[in-house]
Amino acid sequence: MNKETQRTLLEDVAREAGVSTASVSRVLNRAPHVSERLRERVEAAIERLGYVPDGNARALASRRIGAIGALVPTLDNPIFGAMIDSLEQRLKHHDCRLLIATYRYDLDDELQALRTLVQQGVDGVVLIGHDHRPAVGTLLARRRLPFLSCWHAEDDPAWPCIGFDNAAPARRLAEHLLRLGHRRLAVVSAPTEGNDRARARLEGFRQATEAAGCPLPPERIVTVEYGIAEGARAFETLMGLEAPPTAILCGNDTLAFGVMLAAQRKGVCVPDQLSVTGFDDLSQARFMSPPLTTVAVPAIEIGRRVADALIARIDGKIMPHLQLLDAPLALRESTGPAPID
Amino acid sequence: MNKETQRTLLEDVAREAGVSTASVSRVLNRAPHVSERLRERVEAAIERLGYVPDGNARALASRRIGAIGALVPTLDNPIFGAMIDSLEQRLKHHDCRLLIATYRYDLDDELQALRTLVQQGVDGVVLIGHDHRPAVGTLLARRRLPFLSCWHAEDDPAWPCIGFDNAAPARRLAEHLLRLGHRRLAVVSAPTEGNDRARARLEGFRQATEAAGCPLPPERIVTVEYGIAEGARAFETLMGLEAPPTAILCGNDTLAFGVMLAAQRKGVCVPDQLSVTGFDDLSQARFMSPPLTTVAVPAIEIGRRVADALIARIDGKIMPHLQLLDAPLALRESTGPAPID
DNA sequence: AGGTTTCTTGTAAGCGCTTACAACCGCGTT
DNA sequence: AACGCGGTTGTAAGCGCTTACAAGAAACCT
Repeated sequence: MNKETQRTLLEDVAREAGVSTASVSRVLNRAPHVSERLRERVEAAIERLGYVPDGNARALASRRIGAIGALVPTLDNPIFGAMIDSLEQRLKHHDCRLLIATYRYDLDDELQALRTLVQQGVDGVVLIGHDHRPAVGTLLARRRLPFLSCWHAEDDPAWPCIGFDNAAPARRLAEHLLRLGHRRLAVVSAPTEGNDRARARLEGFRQATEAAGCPLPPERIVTVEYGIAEGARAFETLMGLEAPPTAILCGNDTLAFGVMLAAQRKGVCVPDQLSVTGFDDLSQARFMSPPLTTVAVPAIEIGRRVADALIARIDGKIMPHLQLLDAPLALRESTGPAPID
Repeated sequence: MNKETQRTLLEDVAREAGVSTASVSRVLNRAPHVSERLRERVEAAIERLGYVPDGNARALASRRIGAIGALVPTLDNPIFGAMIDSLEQRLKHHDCRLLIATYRYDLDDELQALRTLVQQGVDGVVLIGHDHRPAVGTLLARRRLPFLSCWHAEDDPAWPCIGFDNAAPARRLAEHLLRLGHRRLAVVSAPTEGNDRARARLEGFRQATEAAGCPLPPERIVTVEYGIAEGARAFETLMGLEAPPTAILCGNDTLAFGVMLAAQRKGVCVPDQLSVTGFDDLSQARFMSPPLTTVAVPAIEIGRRVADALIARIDGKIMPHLQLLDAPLALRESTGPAPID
C-alpha cells in the first residue's frame, strides 16, 4: 500500500498474491498462457485489497485507452441522445467506452473539444456532419486516428461516413405537399452556418419548390435556433405575412412541434388550414395531434453501425468508405390537401 | 519525432526550442518563474510542431486529470440532458472537463461505470439520487474522491447533496387536485426500484391522498418504463378500470405527455373530463394543449451548482452538506375541477 | 535418459509527462 | 572583492502500468 496516496497498486496485489507484477497485469488483461491457479490467486488478492487499476498508467503503457470520443453539437436534442445511447450500448460489446463532448454548433468549440479528446488519447473519434474547421482534419490525420463522420452522406465523401441523404427526404417532403396542391410553402430552418445537415435540408426544400415553379421567397424562409418556443415564434412570423403559407416545412421535429402548438393556440387547424412537417421522427411525433408527418432519421441504427465500423477501423480492418442508410418519410396526418382560398 | 508513433513529444519540443523538457512542461502548465523570452520560444516550437501533450502521461505524472465524472441514468430524458449541458458549461469556467456515463437505471451498471470512471482517474464524481450499491460509497471513500449526489434532498443526508425534495411537490400536486374536488386519483409512476426519486414522488402522492381520506388502491397505481408510448398505454389501463380516475398524476412529464395524447385520441377532454399532471417541466410542457400542470425541476441550476460545489471540494474547500433548491409547482390548464358524475 | 518443444512466470525497460532538487545567473550588500 | 539572494533553468527520478525478453518448468519425442 502506497503510504501517501493510500492507494492499492498493482505491486501490492503482486506482493499479496506472491507473484510478479507481470503476472498480475496478465490476469488483468486476460492474456493467454496464464494458469488457472495463478489467476485465481491474483483475483482473490485483487478482491481482498479492493484494487482498481489506474487507467492512465495503463493507457500510457499500452498506448490504447479503450475509449473513443464523440463530438456532438448538443445533448439537448433527444435525437442525438438516442444515437449516443445506442452507440454507447454497442461499444460495450467491444469493451470500449465513450467520451462525449458537446460544442453547441460552434465549430471553434468543436476543434477545441477534439483537442481535448486527442489529449485524452482516445482510440478513435466520431464526428457529426461534414462542416468542420480544417484543423480538425489535419489533427486527425497527423495522429493517424481512426475516425468517422455520421448523420450525412454524399457521393464520394471526403471522409468515411455513415449516414443518410438529408436533401432527398426534404425534397420528397416538399413534393408531397406540392402534390397535395400547396403552392405557398414556407420553411422554418435551424441556423445553417456550420451545419451542413440543416443546409442540405433547406436545399432539398428549395430544389423541389423551384422545380415545381413555386420557389420560396426569402420572407418565407425563417431561421431560428433550436427549441419549441422558437418554432412557435416562427409560426407567428410566417402567419403574419401578407400572404401566409398553407404549409410549413420544419428543419426538425422540435421546431415543428412549436409550429403545431402555436397553430393550435391560434385556432389554426392542422392540417385543414395548415400543413406542417418535421424532420427526425422523435417519439413524440406520432403522438402529436394530429400525428406529425416527418422523416424517420435512423439514429439508433447510426449509433450501432458507427460503433461497429469504428472498432473495425481501430483494429485495422478495411471498411467501406460510405454506409448509406435510409431515412424514409413518415407520412402522417399533419399534412393534408391545400385549403381552397 | 518518435519514429514509430510519428508523434511529437515534449522532448521534441524541447529540442526544437533548445531548452530542457522541464522548461517546456513549465510553459505548458503556466508555472511561475518562466521568462518571457523562454516562453515565447517554447510556444513557437509547439506551434511549429503541432504538438499536443499526452493527457494520460500528464495525469499519471501530476496525479490529476482535470475532469470529473458524472453518472446519469439515461440521456434519453431531456431533463438530464439539460442538467449535463449546464454542468459541462460551468465546468469549462473551471478548466475542467466532464466524463459522462449512463447506466439505464441499473445499479449494477452504475457501480461498473463508476469503477471505469475511477480507473480513468477522475478528480471528482457526480451521482444522481441516493439509491446506489453499497460498494459505490466504499469505493468513493477508499479513494477519498470528492463527490456529490444530486436531484434529491432529505434532512441530514448521508452524502453531500444538491437537490430538491421530490415528495413535497408531489404532495402539493395531489393536494391541488383534491382541492379541485377530485376523489378518484391515479398515479402513473416510473419503476421505483433503484430510483429513490420515483419512490419519493409516489410517496408524496400517497401521503396527500391518504391524509384526505381517499387513498390510492393498487389498481390505480400503474408502473411503466419511461416513454410517451408507455404513458399512453398506462392511460388505456387506467381508463379501462371499473371506476376510472378523474385525475392522473404522472411521475414525469414524458409519461404525462403520453397520457394526454392518448386522452386526446380517445376523445377524452383534458381537463374537463380528466386532469393530468407531470413532473420535470420540460420545455414542451407549457406548449401542450392544454399546457401541462407540472413541477419545475431546477435542472439547469443543479448543473451549475454541482459544478461549483464539486470544484470547491476538489480544491479542499469546506462546503455545505446540503443545498436545497426549490421545485415550484407550475399550475397550468391540464388540471381543472373534477367532473360532476 | 537426453534433447526439444511448449507453456508459464519473472525481470526490467520503458510509456510521456511532472517536479523536487541542484545549479546557475546577475544583482545589490557589506 | 567576497558574499548572499531571488529568480530562472536544467537534471533526473519517478507516476503505475505493460510487455519484450529470458528463464524455468512441464510435456513431448527419439
